[in-house]
Amino acid sequence: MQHFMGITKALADENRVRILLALRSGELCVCQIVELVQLATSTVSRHMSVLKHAGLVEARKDGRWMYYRLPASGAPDPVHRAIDWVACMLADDPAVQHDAERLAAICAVDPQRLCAAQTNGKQPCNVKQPSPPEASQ
Amino acid sequence: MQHFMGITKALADENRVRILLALRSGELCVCQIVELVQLATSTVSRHMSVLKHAGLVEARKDGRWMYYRLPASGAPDPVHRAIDWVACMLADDPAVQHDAERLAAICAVDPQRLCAAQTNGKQPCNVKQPSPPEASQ
DNA sequence: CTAATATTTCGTTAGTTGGCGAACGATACA
DNA sequence: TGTATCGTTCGCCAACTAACGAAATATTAG
Repeated sequence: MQHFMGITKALADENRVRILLALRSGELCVCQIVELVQLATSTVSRHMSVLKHAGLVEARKDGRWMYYRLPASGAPDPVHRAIDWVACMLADDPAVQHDAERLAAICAVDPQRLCAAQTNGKQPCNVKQPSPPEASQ
Repeated sequence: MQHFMGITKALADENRVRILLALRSGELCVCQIVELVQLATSTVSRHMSVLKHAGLVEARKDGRWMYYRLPASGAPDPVHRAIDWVACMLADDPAVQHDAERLAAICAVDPQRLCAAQTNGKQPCNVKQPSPPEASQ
């Protein structure tokens, strides 16, 4: 039950759900996730910690970069069922689709330039900012 | 997305999950739910309000009694998928099984006596109190 | 109509959560 | 060895949440 509640609590935040779904297309480093959800790096780091604790994501460190991904197929079944459930529930959600489009643009940019843009000034790189508040029903 | 977050937030509380699963065996009135989760009536009422808002339960009023039940098969599919997911995830959970046993005892008592016992003194009726903190790992 | 009863709503309180920036830790590069 | 860079941890604050008891609401019983 404790494990299950960890999963539901992790899923009870919209930004964490968006991040989880974004990871379906492959692993992402923190600066890419920051770019997607437009939150402070420290906030994203905390969100990733919650997701990791719930077993909903795995982490891999490569040099200075930390990459997060959905758990491999060897992970416990409840976790996979949870992720499948979320993906299924939000399959047609406009906000999620919008994120997917933005994510494609983000992944097209060199992560190093992304991070630099985030720490230095604002957005000197060519990733479009989030559109007007998408009506997500 | 808003609807989905309503569901996940509703599921992010252990007592609400317990109540939801208890309703699988049929509709319950508030005093029976109070007996199961051992919370104040007002607290249970608020929990039911959250579950109802998320569409996870339906309500039926009969005289002074309010009965809650899982949504009928005509309800939106996401809701049914959510309930099925929870039930599946916690199928073997010892705490849930323990609740099921206690629920059987509760349903064997006239609800009127339950309510009376709750408002008047403590427990002059023959429903056993919850056992020692069950390890639910 | 009045009293009793089942539930909801309100007001308060303690604890949790999400957000940020600053400080810190770890790693690569000069 | 020192410095820049990517990420995490810490400290703080505002907002939210679960819990309770008291008061309000609705309905039945006398």
